[in-house]
Amino acid sequence: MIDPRLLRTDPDRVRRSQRARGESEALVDELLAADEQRRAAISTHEEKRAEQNRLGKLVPRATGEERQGLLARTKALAAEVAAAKATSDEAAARFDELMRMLPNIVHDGVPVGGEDDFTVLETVGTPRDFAAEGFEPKDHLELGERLGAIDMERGAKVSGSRFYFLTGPGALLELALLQHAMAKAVAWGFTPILPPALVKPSAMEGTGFLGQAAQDVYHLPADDLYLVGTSEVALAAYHAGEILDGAALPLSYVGYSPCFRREAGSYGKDTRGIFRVHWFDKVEMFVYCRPEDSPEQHQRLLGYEKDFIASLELPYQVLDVAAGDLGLSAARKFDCYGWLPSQQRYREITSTSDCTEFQSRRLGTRARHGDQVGPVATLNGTLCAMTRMIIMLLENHQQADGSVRLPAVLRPYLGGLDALTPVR
RNA sequence: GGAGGCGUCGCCUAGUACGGUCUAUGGCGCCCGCCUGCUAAGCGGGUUUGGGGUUACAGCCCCAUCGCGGGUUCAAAUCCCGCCGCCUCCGCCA
Repeated sequence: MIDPRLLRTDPDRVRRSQRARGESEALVDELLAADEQRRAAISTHEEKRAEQNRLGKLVPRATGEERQGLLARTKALAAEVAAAKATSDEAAARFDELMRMLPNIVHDGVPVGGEDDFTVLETVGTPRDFAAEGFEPKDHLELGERLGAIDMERGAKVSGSRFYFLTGPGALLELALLQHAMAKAVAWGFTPILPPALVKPSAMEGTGFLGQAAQDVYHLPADDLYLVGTSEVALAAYHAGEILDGAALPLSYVGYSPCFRREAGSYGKDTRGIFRVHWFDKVEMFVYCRPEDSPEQHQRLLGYEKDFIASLELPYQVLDVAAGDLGLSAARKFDCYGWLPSQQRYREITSTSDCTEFQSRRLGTRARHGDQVGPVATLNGTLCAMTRMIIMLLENHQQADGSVRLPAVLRPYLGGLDALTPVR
């Protein structure tokens, strides 16, 4: 949720943002009207209530006829107050409902347009020339099966399509990536957290995942709990309803959790292997900071993502995602796309969003600066999405014989092994 | 799952049997000032949060807020109902 005052102080900014996203401006008009109604209704209620309080205080000391008169008047007032409160509650709820539908205000400089209108900010590293090396690259599934690292068939048998087992070297590879990622994050000053993967509706709603993304979320109706699609949800809700110490900002957390996604809108897309699955594990960075620091913190998270990808010796691109593809919460989003040899193109491996005050307002997280209490910004960024990273490692570091070279940084976590070799 | 206890403005706490001067007490902490070689102590004042009004600012005013949501009443921290969380004990279980 954005700062409601922005509607009155700078409605044009809100309209500009909506246009950049390709969203309707009608919502802004509705909001302005609802805001006016809400404010009028609240002020009516407050006036009546003040009068009721004033008269009510006289009752205990009054006697006889005076008391009877007061009681009659306060009784009548009470009915008016109740009616005014109902009107005011309704208007406030209507305004709130509309406010929650309004996406975050996009930052200036974000490319206008939809999914394909991103800007490539930089390209790092060079994709390998497999033709020059004299062999055709295999895709991650073929490599993974031959290594005994990925078992899709049993994944489907046990859990259905888009499920998998990581086995033997596959399982060890995830654990190595986890150790490597956590070691880096801790060195960068992040506090490691293992958060719950099931959360209450308020956490899901507060992070903005019950909006446009709702069809992608698993819900357990028996308990009214949601399976998180990213540990961002629990890390954002971690400080819900709290007033943080402004001097302690920025707070940096790194979470590791399973992520569950229904992938409802993606039938037939990326069906081979573990590229798009219903469950994967992810190491996620999460930052709380002062609103004015969020662009700087965003760059910081992007820098860590680049560092991590580079440490695994992968060629990649950095994308400035277009406004129409930002999702409800983000004011800006940078994606890192790694080179995927089997598809001869770059595919998403990390994503970092600056959510400014959008999530913290919904979740009631604020910070105290001296004697002022103000909003905080939240940011999130992928450090290591296991399945995507395993895909990238297998494909980019494969060798002609089907073995996979391990980047030096992972070897200490894999008993010094420098390559994974096929078992069949 | 069963039984009981608890939830007050940063922390601790008074208030809840009996509804109204509760405009929520006191302590700690914190902030400002005074005093004082320095520090400590002492003295005085301030200190929930949100929304709104007014103002050059300080400030002042109104409404809401005693875990959350309903209800009773002219009036609810206080009475009633539901929910949530924490603690203790019992049962069951990875």
